Amino acid sequence: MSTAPSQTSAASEAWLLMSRLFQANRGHFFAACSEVDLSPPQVIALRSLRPDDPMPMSELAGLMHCDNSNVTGIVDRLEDRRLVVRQAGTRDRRVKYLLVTKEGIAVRARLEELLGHAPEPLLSLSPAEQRQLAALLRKAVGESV
Amino acid sequence: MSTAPSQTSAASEAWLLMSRLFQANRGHFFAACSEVDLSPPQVIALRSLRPDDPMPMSELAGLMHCDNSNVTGIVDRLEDRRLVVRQAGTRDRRVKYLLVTKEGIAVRARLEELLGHAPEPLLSLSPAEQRQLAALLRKAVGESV
DNA sequence: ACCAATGGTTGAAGTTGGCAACGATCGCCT
DNA sequence: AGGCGATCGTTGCCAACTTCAACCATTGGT
Repeated sequence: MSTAPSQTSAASEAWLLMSRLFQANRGHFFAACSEVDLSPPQVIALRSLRPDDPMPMSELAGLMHCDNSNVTGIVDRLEDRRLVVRQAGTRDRRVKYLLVTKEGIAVRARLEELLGHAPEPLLSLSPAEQRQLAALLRKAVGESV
Repeated sequence: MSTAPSQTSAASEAWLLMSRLFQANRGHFFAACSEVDLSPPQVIALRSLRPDDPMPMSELAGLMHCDNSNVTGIVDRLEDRRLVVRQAGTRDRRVKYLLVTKEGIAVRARLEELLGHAPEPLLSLSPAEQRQLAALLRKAVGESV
């Protein structure tokens, strides 16, 4: 009351708490990686690929914030595992589109099962609080991301 | 409205939105890493070390969910940069405690300046909504993490 | 038909990551 | 006191990740 909170302090606190939530959840992520026997970058790549929407290699590189040549190696190994297929574009034959195979879709589903549900701390909130939280985040993040 | 939301759907939606927020913010993280000229694991390690609380190598390995031998290499490079110092324990001479040097503290401060504030979507909420969000997260995460 | 620009690959060098083996140290046990 | 299993950090090995520069194929404009 005596210390007027700066305009950003509540948002910063929320951000810090979310960061802690993620940090605490990283163990689950690594466990999921070894469960499907893929490295973390391979899992991130596979989860980024929508089965119904072929993606150029360079777009994946952008999503993963890394070099094109890096994606080449990661996709090589995903292709060795038959989870992904490269398909040369028709309009522009330089770009190669990434398709998720049937096996890839299955692994994606398994990963979503392992990683898609909320971590325990969020589930400890009452249903009303959960809805309130989701509504706030929806308003903040919305379509912007 | 016709489909009654399952008990966990609101929490899952909140989790998904938080994940998107993190994904969208990863660019800032990499930018901060190159700004201080450290690799992502080095930044994670340095941020994990409280300057006032020396930490054993193995504890850092636990925090980072990786092998002890991995931390050896990361700390080697941090020590080359004079950001961290190893100090053998007195009670148990097997463990080596990690101390943050003055330069390390400065880099940590710079990183906190770059990464500590909330990302733009959270700031778009009104102050009241920010407080509401922080309160919900505080209740969920609390001391558990 | 040239020519700069783009998408993806290759090669080199350094970092990360896990695993097995090792040396040093500790705690316990007799 | 001495011995012995367990623990902490390091080293060596190898696979994967990451960036950078160089390269090839292809594109679009001139």
